[in-house]
Amino acid sequence: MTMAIRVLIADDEPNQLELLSYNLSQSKFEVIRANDGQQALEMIEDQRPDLVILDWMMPNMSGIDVCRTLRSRSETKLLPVILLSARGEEGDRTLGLDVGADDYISKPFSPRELISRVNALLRRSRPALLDDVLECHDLIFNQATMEISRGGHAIKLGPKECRLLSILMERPGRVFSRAQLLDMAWGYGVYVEERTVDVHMSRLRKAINEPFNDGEQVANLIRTVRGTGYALRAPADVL
Amino acid sequence: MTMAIRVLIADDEPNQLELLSYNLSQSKFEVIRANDGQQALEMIEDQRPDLVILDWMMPNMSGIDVCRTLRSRSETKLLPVILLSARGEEGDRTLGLDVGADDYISKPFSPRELISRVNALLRRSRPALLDDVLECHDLIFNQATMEISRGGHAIKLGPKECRLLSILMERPGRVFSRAQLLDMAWGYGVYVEERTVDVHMSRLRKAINEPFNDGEQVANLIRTVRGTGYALRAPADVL
DNA sequence: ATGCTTCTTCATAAAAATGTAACAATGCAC
DNA sequence: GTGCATTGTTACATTTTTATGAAGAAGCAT
Repeated sequence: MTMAIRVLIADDEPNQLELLSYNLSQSKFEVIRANDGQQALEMIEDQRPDLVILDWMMPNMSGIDVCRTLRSRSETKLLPVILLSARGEEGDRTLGLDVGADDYISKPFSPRELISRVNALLRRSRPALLDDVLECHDLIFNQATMEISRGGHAIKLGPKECRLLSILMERPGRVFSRAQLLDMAWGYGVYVEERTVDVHMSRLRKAINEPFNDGEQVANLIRTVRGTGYALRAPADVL
Repeated sequence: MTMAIRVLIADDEPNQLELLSYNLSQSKFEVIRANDGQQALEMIEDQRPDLVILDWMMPNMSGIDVCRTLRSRSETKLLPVILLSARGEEGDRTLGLDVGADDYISKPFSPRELISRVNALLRRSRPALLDDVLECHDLIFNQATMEISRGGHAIKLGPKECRLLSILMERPGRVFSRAQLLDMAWGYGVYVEERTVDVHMSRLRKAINEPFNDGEQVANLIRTVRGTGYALRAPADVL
């Protein structure tokens, strides 16, 4: 089961801070913000983010100093850190990495670049967070390899069915409306018929029952909630 | 306990305003409207909506200005804001977000997109608002999974009964007239007989007593208020 | 109790939601 | 390009839900 990944961003420039948080929070991350180095340290201690992004230059305590401090404490020695800097000289980069940062991004950078670096870093340092294996009943969905299996039998899915399944598996039991599924699997702005979701659900159902086609009856893992949408049948415990 | 989520929409174009309100009110939101930026600010102060949607260009005070003002006041610093704009340039988008808006939607957009964005934003900023479990006596209604149970026994309801129950459960004790229930569960505009509500109430009663059909007498949770309407029997404490 | 009104329940026809097959459009690998 | 896989849409069968009139029950004032 995936938990939100918490990222701290420290930057003294409000607009920059806003922009970064916006982008990250658009992409599965839970963002907490600090306006200077001092505050960043306190928040890290309190809220234990999974990754921190520090602006190089900040009042009170620079990103460099924060990073050095983090590295000196055993609880944060391994905390992934990304440094941001306006300058792009090679010397800076080296200094940044020397001081213990895991990555260094010089401005200007695109939101996409930031996000992929964050992901790359997490994959390196906390593979469990991202190399997520979703499990539910006898269904196993390895998001790292995109391999899906049920009761040991491999299952082959098209991209859309894959996406739908992962959405359902991330919150087993929860009912998603067709509109929500369209947004999440197809994206906002895209216009496709809501009924299309039904068709894909039908395909998905067929696919995950495929291994058991030798007559025997298998539980239908996907629940239709009339008037509402679809859900994965939850294994008794979770929400 | 879920309360109606109040959304303010500010737009100087009456048609647009009408369209937006219609769509949002169809989807569980309570909508209040303003025709320009000035009015929007006043209404926000008075009525404390949970989220505001501002058109970019409005007479008196633009959405941008309203947003800036909101951000500068401590009471509204965190109020979720969505900006609407006819233009779609990247620059505008950035300006919108810079000025503190939480999201930015450029016209034209589909009702579905709007609603999903509103939901996404609320989920991000006020997760408690979307909290999903209604409880009253031994009745539990999990809106996330659409599972309903009474004293541990699962209860199966059709969509309309579901909706009615959730309306009653959102304000236990409160009496709703048939007309109100029709509006809330069926939607404005729809014309059906008021007597129809009775039939559904009857079915609802039967369903939530179903688990106890082994003769024993159970409290009738749904109270008929002669000449007025129906209410859920409140559990002593709340009004 | 009587008569009047307001609810409840039932049966059933009509409407709506869903599942799936079939087909056309699209994209991708070769 | 050809062939194969994936997608979105439509149509239609099937299932579930809904609305409504009518009949019976219950409430209430006299």
